[in-house]
Parts: sequence; structure tokens; C-alpha cells
Amino acid sequence: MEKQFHPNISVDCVIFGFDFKKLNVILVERNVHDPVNGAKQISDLTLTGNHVYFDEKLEDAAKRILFNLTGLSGIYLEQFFTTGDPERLKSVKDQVWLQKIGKDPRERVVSVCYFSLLNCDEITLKMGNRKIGWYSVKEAKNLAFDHGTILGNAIKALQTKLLYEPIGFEMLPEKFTLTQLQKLYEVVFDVEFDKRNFRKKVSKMNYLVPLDEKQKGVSHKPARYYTFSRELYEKNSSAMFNFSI
Amino acid sequence: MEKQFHPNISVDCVIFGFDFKKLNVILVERNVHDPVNGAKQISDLTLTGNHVYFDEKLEDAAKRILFNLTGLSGIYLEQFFTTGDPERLKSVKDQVWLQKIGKDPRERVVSVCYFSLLNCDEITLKMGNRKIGWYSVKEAKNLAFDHGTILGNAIKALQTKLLYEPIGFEMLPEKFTLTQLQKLYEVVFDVEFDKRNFRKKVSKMNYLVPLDEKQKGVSHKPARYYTFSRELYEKNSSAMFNFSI
DNA sequence: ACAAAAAAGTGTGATAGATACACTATCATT
DNA sequence: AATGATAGTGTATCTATCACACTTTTTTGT
Repeated sequence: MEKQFHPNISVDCVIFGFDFKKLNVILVERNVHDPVNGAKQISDLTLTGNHVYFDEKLEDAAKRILFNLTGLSGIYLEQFFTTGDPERLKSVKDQVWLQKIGKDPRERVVSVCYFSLLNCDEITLKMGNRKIGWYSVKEAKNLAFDHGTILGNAIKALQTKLLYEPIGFEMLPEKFTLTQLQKLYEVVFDVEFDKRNFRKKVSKMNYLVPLDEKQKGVSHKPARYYTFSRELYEKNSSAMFNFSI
Repeated sequence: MEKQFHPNISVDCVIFGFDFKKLNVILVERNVHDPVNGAKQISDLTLTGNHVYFDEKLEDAAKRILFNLTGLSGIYLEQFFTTGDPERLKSVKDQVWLQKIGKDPRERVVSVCYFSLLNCDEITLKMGNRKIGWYSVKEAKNLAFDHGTILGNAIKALQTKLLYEPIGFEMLPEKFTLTQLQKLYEVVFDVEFDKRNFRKKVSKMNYLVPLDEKQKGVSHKPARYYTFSRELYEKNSSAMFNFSI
């Protein structure tokens, strides 16, 4: 027996990535062409999401979406918001689209939203026949459905979480430089920090471990690599992570 | 035509209240007696909640629940969590209960959870034939369904929110003393503050307005009343609320 | 080999916020 | 008039934050 999707329950994933320059999010193209003259009826972007199977946990559905997209498991995942008002899929465009992909456009769908964190460079994305890719969050405008609202909430949730917990490292490679770490905080909060003060601050975080290894092949003084030790972090749980800005 | 509940979508409300001594939450008794010998089969407590109507927004359902309970509208309300795993209502007790109240126990129900804030003393609670009342959050153990998890998440959400936004006042009367405000923060975070340092801190919040009015009928030096001015708070939005502890 | 370009890396002084700590003032009750 | 209860207040130390500029190390181009 084929697994069945629940018609009323879906999961959307806001997948953030950092490319050392800006904060990005994975979006998927949504295109509908007029069957007669071939003109574009809809051409915009959606978050990644899917309905849940009848016997599937919400978080497992989010993991499934992430795995199908990236081939990775164990990705950082956090539920942050749920949208489910009766009219959220009722715009003309959205109704046309739902028809096209074979969903009943009359159904009310509650979508439980998760954000997750990736290092942009470490993955290749794939998804059937729709184009998928990284987009700067600053340029991600006019999304389909209520996905603009979801993305806005996701960014706020990411900021709040980043103040209290050391999750920024999820968007960096295993080894990273302090400048990269600083840039990460700068793009998430849309501020700039003074280099010396930033380093003074993170130098108190003893779970940020300097390595005996430096950048190679850069045309300037190579920076030292650091790594995040979750073990050390959890040991000194008294030394709460607090990244007030 | 009678309004119909959506069988798969519900809302639960975690209603916090402060009685100047401890943090409380509204809970409802859930009793089932054996139809033959009258012995108690189930006797525990649930949060307040209900399914949403087909054409009802999630937040409107939460407002409806609050209004039916307290007769009040305009109560502070914040979505914080959604629970919807397939087995969340599948324990024997929960299945018996769902049968009793006329729900299909096989349906999967996603519950979108809101917390709201009240001043305990200002309301009288009512709800059909089930007993309802305030319970100390510290004593709220062994709740029905997955309501223990929901309550735990609600407390964390309340703490996080309370660090960033001036919502504590929602749990106080219009006029309150600084000692009452201090006690509120102490019970929510389960810490103790030094009186002088606490007052030094809040004295910088110019939206906390001292009144020309003091406590009456207390058998000790009467305390000055203060009030929270949302207007002043929003004017000086640059002076971000930040209650780091 | 040398100069230029690019980012890494480093210290100090000033200000603001956090912490620890103890006594006096004012009311009601007896 | 004395007691009990809570309100209300100041100072000294420590820690964190902020503003700010120059030297070091590497590659690249000549």
C-alpha cells in the first residue's frame, strides 16, 4: 500500500545558508504556462515543503524534505512557527498552482514551519523538475503563498536563537576563521562589528578552539582556523552562551 | 447551518497568571468514571483548548477559547509551538476520553499552541460542567495528552519573550509596586534579585511611570504604585527593552 | 628581488553596566 | 509606646563595552 499524504497537514522548511558573504535561503521556482499560447501565468518562488504522511511525525517530515533535497541527515532543525488560516492558499495564483500539482485547492492546510542551517558550499541541491537554488534573503521578495511571512518569521527566530545558543557554527564549515564567524553574525543581524572588540568577546568562549592550521592559497596573510567544540560548550554550561549586540 | 469543527486542527492555550506569589496556569479537570461501579478511571488535568471551526483563523480560535473562559477580549496572546505527531493522543486514557467527549479517536490532530497572560485576580473562570482553576506551574505535573510538554515549551517561550519585550505587565494590574514587578520576574525565571540592584535597573526604564498613589490598608510602610506606559515605551523604541539576567 | 595589495592580528583608555552589601523610614497592630 | 512588616535608599568593586590605528604575513605582478 502506497503511503498517503495528509491533505491538511504540511511542513515547510526555511533552509538558511551562509556563503561567507551573505545569508541565503533555498527557494524553488514555481512556473505555470498558459496551455494555449505558452505565456507565463505564474513565475515566482516558494520555500521547500511538503505534506506529511499519515503516520509521519512533523519533525520526520521536515527531515525527509531536507534529505531529499540535500542527501544529508542530522541537519540542525528547529520548529518556529505555524501558519494555517483558512485563506492562506486562496489567491488565484495559488489555486491555479495547487490544481496543477494535483492538490485539492479547497482543503485547508496547516503548515508547521522549521528553519534549518547549512553551509552553502557543502551541498548540491536537487529536486525533480523544478529549479532550486540559493537566494540572498535580502532579495527574496514576492514569494508564493504566505511564504514571505514565513521567511520573515524565520529570520527573527534565527536571530533570537543565535543570541542564546551557539548555532551559528552550523552554517560554517568544520574549520573557520574568526573573520568568517564575525561576518556570519554581521549578516544575520545586519550590523557591523569592530574586529578587535569582536575578537575580545569570542576569546572568552573557550569552546572556540584555535587549530594549528592556517588558510592556504589566499593572497594575503593567512588566517588561523578555529573549530567549535560542542563537548567543551556543554561541559561549561554554566558559562552560558550570550551574544548580546 | 451549524458551524463545524475541523477534525484535524486544534488550538491549545497556556494561560499564565501571576498572583503576586507564584506563576500559575489555568487547567481543567478531566474525569471519567467507570459506568458500572462508578470508580474513577481517569482523573487528571488538561490545558484549555478546542478544535478550530472550518472557516476560523488559528488566532481567532485561541481568542474564542479565552473569551469563553474569561469573558475578556484583547488578552495578550502569542503562538509558540505546534504539536502534531501521529501518536500524541493514542494513550489508553486519551482514547477513552476522546470517545467520551464525542471525538473520533482515530483522527490525527495538530494542535497549534498559544500562551497568554492574565492577572489572576481580575477574572472569574467558567466552563460548562468541568472544574477549572488556577494551578501553580510548579505543581502542574502529569497532565493529560502531551500537555506537559506543551507547558514546558510555554514556560521557555515566556522566559525568552520576557527578556526582550515588556510583556510582564500583562500579568500585573494597571497599578503595581516595584516589589510586585520584581517578584514577577523572580518567579518566572526562578531566581532571586537584590532589591537595590533591581530598582537601579528598572529606574532606567522611563516608560515605568511612578504614580502619586500608595498602597492602602497594608500593615507596613505602603509602597508607591507604578504603571507601564506603552506609549512611552513605543516612543523610545531605540531604548530597547532588554532584561538580561 | 622588490614593491604593492590584501587581509590578519593585536592593546589601551574611557564609559557603562553588573554585583555585593546594610541600614533607616513608614505604616498597622497590639 | 513598642513591635512587626515591608519600603526605600548609596557606595565601592568589578566586568563588559566601546572607540580607535598600526604592524605582520602572505601572494601577485614587475
